[in-house]
Amino acid sequence: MSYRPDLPMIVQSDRTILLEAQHPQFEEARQAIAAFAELIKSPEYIHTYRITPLSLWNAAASGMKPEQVTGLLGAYSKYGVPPTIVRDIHETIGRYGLLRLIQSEGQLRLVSSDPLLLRELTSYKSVSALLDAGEDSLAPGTETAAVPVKAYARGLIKQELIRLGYPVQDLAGYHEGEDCPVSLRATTSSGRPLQLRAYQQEAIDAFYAAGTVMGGSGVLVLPCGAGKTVIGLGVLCQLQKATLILTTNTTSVRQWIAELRDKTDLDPSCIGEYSGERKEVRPVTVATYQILTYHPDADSEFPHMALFSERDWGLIIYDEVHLLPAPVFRVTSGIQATRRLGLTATLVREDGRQEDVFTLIGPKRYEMPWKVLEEQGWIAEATCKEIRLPFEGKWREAYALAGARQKYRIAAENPRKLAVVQKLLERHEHDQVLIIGQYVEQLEHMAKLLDIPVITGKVPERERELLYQRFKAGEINRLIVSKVANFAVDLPDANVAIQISGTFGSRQEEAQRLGRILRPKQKENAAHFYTLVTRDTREQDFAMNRQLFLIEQGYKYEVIEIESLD
DNA sequence: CAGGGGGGAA
DNA sequence: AGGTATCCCCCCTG
Repeated sequence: MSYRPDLPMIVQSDRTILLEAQHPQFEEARQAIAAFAELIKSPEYIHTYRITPLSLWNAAASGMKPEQVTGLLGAYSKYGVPPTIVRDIHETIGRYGLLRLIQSEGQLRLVSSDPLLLRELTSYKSVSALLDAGEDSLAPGTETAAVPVKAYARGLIKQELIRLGYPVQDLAGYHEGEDCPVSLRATTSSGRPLQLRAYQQEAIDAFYAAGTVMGGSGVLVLPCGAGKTVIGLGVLCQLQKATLILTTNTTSVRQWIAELRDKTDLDPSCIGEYSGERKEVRPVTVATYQILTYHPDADSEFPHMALFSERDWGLIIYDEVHLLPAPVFRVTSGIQATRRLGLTATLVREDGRQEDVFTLIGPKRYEMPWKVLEEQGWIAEATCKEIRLPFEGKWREAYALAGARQKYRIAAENPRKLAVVQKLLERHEHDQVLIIGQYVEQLEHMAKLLDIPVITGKVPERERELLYQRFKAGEINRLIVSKVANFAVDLPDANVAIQISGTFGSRQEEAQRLGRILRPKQKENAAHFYTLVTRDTREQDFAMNRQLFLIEQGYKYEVIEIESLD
């Protein structure tokens, strides 16, 4: 391979990719590798990506071939693609589909075109424990080997095999579940015509096609504001089966129910709420994750998990699937014959359980990049700025002397942030501004000094709603919010967000906070996101990690260094 | 039945 | 690794 110094990328044999961020071809190269590589570092000149097995399998699940992956790498790489990487990519993608779960003659079977591999993997005790007795000779005359799998172990065996490095393609099919005739209305109850956007229909089709050919489960990844609920409703209307919808909190439960009433022709008596307050189990039931994970004491059962078997569900929708809690994973593992749809804006989890999402919900079936949605005008154009500021002397000292545990908090609560916020508020005098932070003390302090209303978990629901309304109406145009902003679905739209502190390195929180200002704007379709960071502290390190997902999506953070604040 | 407290979870 | 705030459950009170 010849040396092409004009190209923007270097592909290395340790599965990392170095991409020049200032290169004219940066943007197209970034888009090309986004489907199968994960961003791990993004300083100003060279971004580092890593090709992971899971990202390759997700790409494979959406139909990508190894030649396409290596082709894209080769097209932008100065030194070509190292032969070991080419082999590695072929081998890893080749693993997807090598093992399949199928159902034949009433028996669940693990099959492979590689008998030796099958023998090797089933010799692990953890795997053989999940097999039914007896060697299997499934299809005489073919090269395919098969072993019978215990019916209950459909999820467990997939989890175990992916741990051993082999994803399983699940083609064992689904039971249909109870019928539930439903379709989308032509117009919403307010009389507006209901027309799915092109990408929403594509996402539904991607899932439905998966349902007929590959097995109807998987994850749809769409940015905040892309209309994930509508897509969920679309899938429901496509399948027309009793459906359990799981989501993060009761506000969101109510939101789903409102949407079901507004946009489908379901009779209200067919829609149930299963929450702390009500325990309705109807053909379409909406519940929170938290009620499912409720158990009276540490080592007792989960009484509400029975919801999974209380009706013959034909579809389970996991809203915000990246937040799915561990006990729900366990139950989900046991219901692999039920169709499952995961919805999320950021497939990343900081706890590394994305393999479980891949295995137990299903592979990624569709992804809509944020920037594409922006180009189509469905979300506002956002500019991101990271403002780095120093400590003042006393705090600098406190930081230096503090133990590792307190360092982050001291940096996050740097009182100099106040003056910066003030400046930004002056600049955005006529804008709707949200100030978002994580430490209640810091927020309340700032609220007092700037005379801005503050919403934390302590503020009663009614008061919150009142403030939201006044903000929406434009009566007030500044609001300080704590982590309530992470959950509130009814938080009003703003066009400026100032982040003064956040949860360590959470990429998904950063994305969600940006999402708060992305609803398309009436006048100028622009939004501004600022994040305030104390320079040369742990906060700066965490800020870098927080930004990775959005940078991966093509957002750029302009760094503004503030030396002193006079 | 509204509202507050305790407890667990991610 | 590191940790705070939040949410939601259920139970209790009046």
